[in-house]
Amino acid sequence: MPTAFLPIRPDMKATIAEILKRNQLSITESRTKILELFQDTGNALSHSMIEQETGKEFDRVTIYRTLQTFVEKGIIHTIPTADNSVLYALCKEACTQGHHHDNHVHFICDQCNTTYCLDNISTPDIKLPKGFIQTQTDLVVSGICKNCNS
Amino acid sequence: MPTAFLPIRPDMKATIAEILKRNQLSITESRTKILELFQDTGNALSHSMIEQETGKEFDRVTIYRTLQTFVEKGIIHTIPTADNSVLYALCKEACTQGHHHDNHVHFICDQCNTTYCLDNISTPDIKLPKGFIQTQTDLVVSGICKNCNS
DNA sequence: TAATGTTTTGCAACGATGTTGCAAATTCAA
DNA sequence: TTGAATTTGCAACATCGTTGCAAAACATTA
Repeated sequence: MPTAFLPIRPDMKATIAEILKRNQLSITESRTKILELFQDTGNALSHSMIEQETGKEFDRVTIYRTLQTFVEKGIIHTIPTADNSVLYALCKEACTQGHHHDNHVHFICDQCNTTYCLDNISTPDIKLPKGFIQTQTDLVVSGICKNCNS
Repeated sequence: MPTAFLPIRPDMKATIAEILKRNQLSITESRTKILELFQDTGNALSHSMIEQETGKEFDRVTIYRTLQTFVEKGIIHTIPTADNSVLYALCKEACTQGHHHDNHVHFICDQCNTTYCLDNISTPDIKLPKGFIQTQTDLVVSGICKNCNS
């Protein structure tokens, strides 16, 4: 049974392999490289960004399928954006398979287009009208990020 | 100068024409029919829904352009969704050209897929980390709507 | 109401995005 | 190292959205 505590190791490669193993995924080059990308950049990525960053190393389809798989396993989550492009970001360790705990606020910079997961800010409780039942809340703030604001 | 108070009239046709005129748009069949659709259904619509509802009456391109125009004029606004499909909904009268006041919460039903504008519930203020400046907040709640919950 | 100029529409063609089936290659386990 | 299972790349396709341009619809003036 998975989800042991996972310390951040100096050798990233090993850590990435562990993440894949823990999720019963075979360790392939594309999965490793894409996971690495997420860890290295730290913020959200789109399919096309990943395609660019990895060059022509992997097929478009492989990237799509890898992202799908990662979402299913709870390794990454999708972020709804105002311009309706699909973004993905690493889940915190707490995320369990299929059932994401990504109840944090997302921030998209209008200028540099970077998307941040504001892990420390959680989505507020919304009082819905009678008869409505809430299962998920997505909150996306856009504006100027701290890098562009200087 | 426009934006006079606009009462809800028994003759919808006239009202729709007025909305178009007020926004310096010529009154065409497609614009009228599409605006009518929004008023009749009351909730959010996607491009494909509009295409279905209007049959093959209008070209795909015309629908795209009509929606674009309506967004620019502040007649409708877009709604970001978790599955990244593009949805549009009527703005309240307060919306002014280019500058939307759509600071209300949206609700999407997981079951019937209907999207509601919860006009009375406005988006909360989020305290961002130092250096971040907020210009817009989008909040989408999903779950079960009052029609499906019975 | 008819003639005029302007705006809008429909068509064709295109690019980007995302999906599926299948054979070849890779990974895993013994 | 070998065989079974999984994953990848390719081809083909469907959907979504955009652009240029000629024809049609609309608004305006007389």
